[in-house]
Amino acid sequence: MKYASVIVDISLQKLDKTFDYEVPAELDERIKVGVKVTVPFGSRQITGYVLKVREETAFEKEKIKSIISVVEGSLRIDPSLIELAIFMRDRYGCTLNQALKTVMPSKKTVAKKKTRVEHATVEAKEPTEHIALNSEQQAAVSGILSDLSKPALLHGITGSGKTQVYMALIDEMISRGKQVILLIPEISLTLQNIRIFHSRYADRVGVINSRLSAGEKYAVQSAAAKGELDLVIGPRSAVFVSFKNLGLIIVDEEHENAYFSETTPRYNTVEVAEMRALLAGAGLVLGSATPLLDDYKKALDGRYRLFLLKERAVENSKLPKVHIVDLREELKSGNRSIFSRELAAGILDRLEKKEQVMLFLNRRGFAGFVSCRSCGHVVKCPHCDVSLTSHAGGRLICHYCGYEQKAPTVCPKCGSKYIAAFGIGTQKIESLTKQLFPEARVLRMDADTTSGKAGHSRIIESFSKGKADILIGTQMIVKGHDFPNVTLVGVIAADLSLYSNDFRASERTFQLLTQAAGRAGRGDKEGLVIIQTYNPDNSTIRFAAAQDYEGFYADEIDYRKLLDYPPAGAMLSVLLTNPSEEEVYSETEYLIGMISKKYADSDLHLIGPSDTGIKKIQDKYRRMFFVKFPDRELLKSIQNDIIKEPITSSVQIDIL
DNA sequence: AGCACGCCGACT
DNA sequence: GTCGGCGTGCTC
Repeated sequence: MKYASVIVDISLQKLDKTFDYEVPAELDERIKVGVKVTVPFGSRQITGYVLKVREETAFEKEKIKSIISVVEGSLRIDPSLIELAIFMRDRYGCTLNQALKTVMPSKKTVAKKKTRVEHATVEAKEPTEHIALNSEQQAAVSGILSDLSKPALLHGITGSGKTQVYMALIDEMISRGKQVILLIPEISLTLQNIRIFHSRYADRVGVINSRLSAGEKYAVQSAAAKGELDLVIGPRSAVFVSFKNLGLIIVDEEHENAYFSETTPRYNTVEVAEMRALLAGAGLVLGSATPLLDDYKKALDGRYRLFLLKERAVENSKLPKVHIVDLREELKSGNRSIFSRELAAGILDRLEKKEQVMLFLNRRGFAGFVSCRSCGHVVKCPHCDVSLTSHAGGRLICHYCGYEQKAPTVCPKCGSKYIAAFGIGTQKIESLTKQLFPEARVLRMDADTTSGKAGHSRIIESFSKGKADILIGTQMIVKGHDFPNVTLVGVIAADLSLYSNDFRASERTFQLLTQAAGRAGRGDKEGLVIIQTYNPDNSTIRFAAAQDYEGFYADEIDYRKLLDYPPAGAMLSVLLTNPSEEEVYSETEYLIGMISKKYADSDLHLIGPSDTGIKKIQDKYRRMFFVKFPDRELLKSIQNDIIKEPITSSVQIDIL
């Protein structure tokens, strides 16, 4: 008699274990690991996934029931991904069912007509270019290929041609009969970046992006599984694509926030990719100009191998010059405009030379908050504990839940008419730019202008083709794009992301500024970056201006060590959310009490409870606390304790 | 999760 | 006397 261990399709901590069933003789052929089945469960029927098939069972044989049927038309989970799901359950504290659902191919939604995979859009006018690698790139390629058993961190400055390295690696893998997954942050999945892969790999490359329908995604995934593709390019979920003989996973721009899943399981794509590569015997390459501190530390500690690209790939192209402009001095000399004199002159100069300019500001909307000058009242979102942001057309919008209302003309609190918007956003920069440079063609790119289907690539394409002189945008404009004619990048206010209560604020600011600076001078013309700030002596801004990653790393890791923050130490972060403010408070206290009692003997460091940066989002109150302790295993066991507590708040736990 | 079992109040 | 409230416990 054969028995199958089945995990039922209910994501519940209590049911996060397998149940054994008899395999009836008539289903013997079809019951395999990963198959979806219908089984009796208590007084009802339910579906589940077969995780094991064995000749015996530890359960009492009299009580065992039989599998009813195989679910027709269902997708089978690739058995090699089941191990990965188990890793994810353990690492991120979700149920195995949730992990399996994450790892599985997107829902089948079998397209009735034959689905066209996007790779069909190769234009024949475009020749396949094989650019010769420079010596640095060549050294990285052969170094990486010489030993794929350890992950490689490719630390290459902006514009150093990491893509050429990837392509050489992909070529080699293909010649070895192996396949490659190339992960890109969703934001970079624009035509501009993909075209080069299309022209090189034609119909052997499949591209997945969020705009594809479920059926189209499925077409790419099944083509990969059938061996019809050598390369799949996609966002973080593409790390789960099944291949017959996976040889390499590349994570481009590995520092990007998009690699952290925001929904359960809250996985870190780099970690998952590392485990997937290990399980598949494949290599892993992480590429970035500004690697995550955690990953750079691993490289320095010898856990990863480190490869450097220190020169820009385009001949005669150099890193841009960077000037820091002290906005306090501008004010002193009577310039109250958001454009410093140097930036204004620079823009004018580029307009004359028919070169392009990018202006970066990390805040969308027209202005910041709206407040009353008489009583100080600030207009807030009724559902979130944030001030509403002023947008064009007199609208006030909440950037957290999308709530929208008209801007009041008198203060709703005291009736004063002296109520106005303060601060600046991308919309305001746009209108000021048009005022100051009426002859310039201006494009704006932020969450508000890219909401449409192809909003993103439309703006990128049109700027890339020279249809605008100035591109204004939030951080999305600085990510990975290559505009050779941009010779000036202006950072309107570098301070904006510097002050948050997050221990990673400096790291994020450094990344943003370095990436922004990296957009300038990518062609053969020299680039200039102007960073405007009220804190010209801030070390993060200085290191970014000098484009000195090592310097920043050394400085920042000292700070993390001093305070035992990751990656110097390990940390558990716990966020509770609840529609009831009292419950979120009492339950947070309860969890902290439970932990401090149970782990009284361990020398762990409890921080909090504290308010989150934002106390309420979408009518749910938020409260958090942290546990710092060097041993991750202990943090994991605390994580498991928290998961088991029957509380009404939803809990989000990260081990950093 | 869902469904059964179970032990106390107000109804035809 | 029964109908039904939802607390507790189990599902191979």
